[in-house]
Amino acid sequence: MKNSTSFDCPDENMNNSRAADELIRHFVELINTGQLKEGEPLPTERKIVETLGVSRTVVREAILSLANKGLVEARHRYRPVVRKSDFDAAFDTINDVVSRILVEPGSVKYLYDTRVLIESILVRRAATDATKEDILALKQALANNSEAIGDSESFYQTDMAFHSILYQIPQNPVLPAIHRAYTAWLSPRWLLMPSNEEKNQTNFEAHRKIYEAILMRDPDAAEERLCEHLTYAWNQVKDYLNDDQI
Amino acid sequence: MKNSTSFDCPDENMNNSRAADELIRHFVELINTGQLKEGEPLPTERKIVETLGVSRTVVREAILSLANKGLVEARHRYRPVVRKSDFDAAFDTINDVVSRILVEPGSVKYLYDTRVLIESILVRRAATDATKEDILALKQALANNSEAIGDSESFYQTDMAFHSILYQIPQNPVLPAIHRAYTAWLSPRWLLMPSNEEKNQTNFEAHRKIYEAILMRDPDAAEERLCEHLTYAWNQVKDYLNDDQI
DNA sequence: TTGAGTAGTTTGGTCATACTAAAAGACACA
DNA sequence: TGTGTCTTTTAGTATGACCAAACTACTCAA
Repeated sequence: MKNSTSFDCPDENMNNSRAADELIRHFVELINTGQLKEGEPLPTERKIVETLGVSRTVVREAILSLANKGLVEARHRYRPVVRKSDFDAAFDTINDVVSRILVEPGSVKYLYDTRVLIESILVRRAATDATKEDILALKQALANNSEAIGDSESFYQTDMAFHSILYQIPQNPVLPAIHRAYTAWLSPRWLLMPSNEEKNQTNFEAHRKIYEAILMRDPDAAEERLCEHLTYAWNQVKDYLNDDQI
Repeated sequence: MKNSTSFDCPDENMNNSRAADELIRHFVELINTGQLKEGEPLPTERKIVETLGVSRTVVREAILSLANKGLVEARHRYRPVVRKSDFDAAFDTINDVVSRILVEPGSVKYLYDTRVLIESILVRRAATDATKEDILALKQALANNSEAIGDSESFYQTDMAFHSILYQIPQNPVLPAIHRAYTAWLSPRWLLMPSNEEKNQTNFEAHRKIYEAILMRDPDAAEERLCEHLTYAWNQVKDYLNDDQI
């Protein structure tokens, strides 16, 4: 009564290596139900072999897949341990595909535009919803940014830090993860661009205007200033990169 | 002068299986530089063995990793072929981590809130930027939605279709990919919820109001209507799911 | 000549075994 | 009790073998 014959079972067996897939499902189940807790190591490969009755090849394939999916962390020569699965981990697992995509002309701009879109709504919400503490955090970030104008390296850091506050305000852990992902994906291109004090000054002024618009509880102005700022930044980068790098 | 001894080279060799990683980098390179084109099959495992001088074990691990990363597509018993790497593919590769995250209480709400955030700015942009064609597409989607009020299955489809128009308007391929991802991740929970004509009617009216606000070129109203709509939808779902399902 | 059926070959999936080097654990010694 | 060394365990790798499915080329009949 089983469909274990060699027929085409389109939705179940066709896709991948059946044996390893079963193992993967097994461990995903264990992890999701909490029978394997975060930080806990998986059984040793040989233990799995004798427990589940499969070959070590299959076990290794399964573990490798789990590692690639980001469910476990497999350090060299260590037992793989169940990984904390947060939204940061999710973005980590697509780094390779994304960097593959970003070599395609035009894709960096597309990604950047979505960042503009997201930060647009974030500054709006900041303008309407920011608490005193949020405003203070922005003010502090702005001060740090101002002090770093002379040093391009730390200016970049404080620049990112200022923007990251915007992602923290809605108290939603997905948003900081998005920001980290954007930073990881876009910064390699950004860092190719030479920097100077004049540009830093301009960018700082832009940050200040955004901050002030938020302070005035004016979402339209905040969004407007942000878009100006990010458009300026994009044009700066565009001029310094070859066409095939954006 | 090489660091190929067995010392700890923290940033290079420590992380993973060195041999397979080198192979992976090799193929990633080939793919990114276009020496392996989209749809083209990788060499056979045995060919790679003799060309690169590594064991088949390592080759298989490397190929498996590439498949997991979404760079190649490895169907059962077929040669793995280089996969089209678009933003949709990127989201596909994190399905497992995300569904792992979504079993965690509260995470569905977090994800849903980011959807609200994104659609908020999308309706604003629709109100300010939508072309005649965009408006027509919305109108058509709305009409389809209206006709489906009596049939909950197709109402859900037309509901999604209406929202998807919003993601298409900025002409940025990242956005439809985001929408598809949201749909894939959230719909399993949504579909648990029983539906009825009355609810469908309410949701349709909400869509109509959003459409009209866009038609009036009123971004504030559009955002307001959208948030009302999505908040209502969330409350509907919340009432029908157990606490540990959201 | 052409098309379908068939036999042989190739290739991915799996298993078993062996070896190496590093990690983990046990143990003796100071 | 703390420390250094030895042994055991284990992940990483290599090799060879086998199976079944996919592919290829050939044969044979219409």
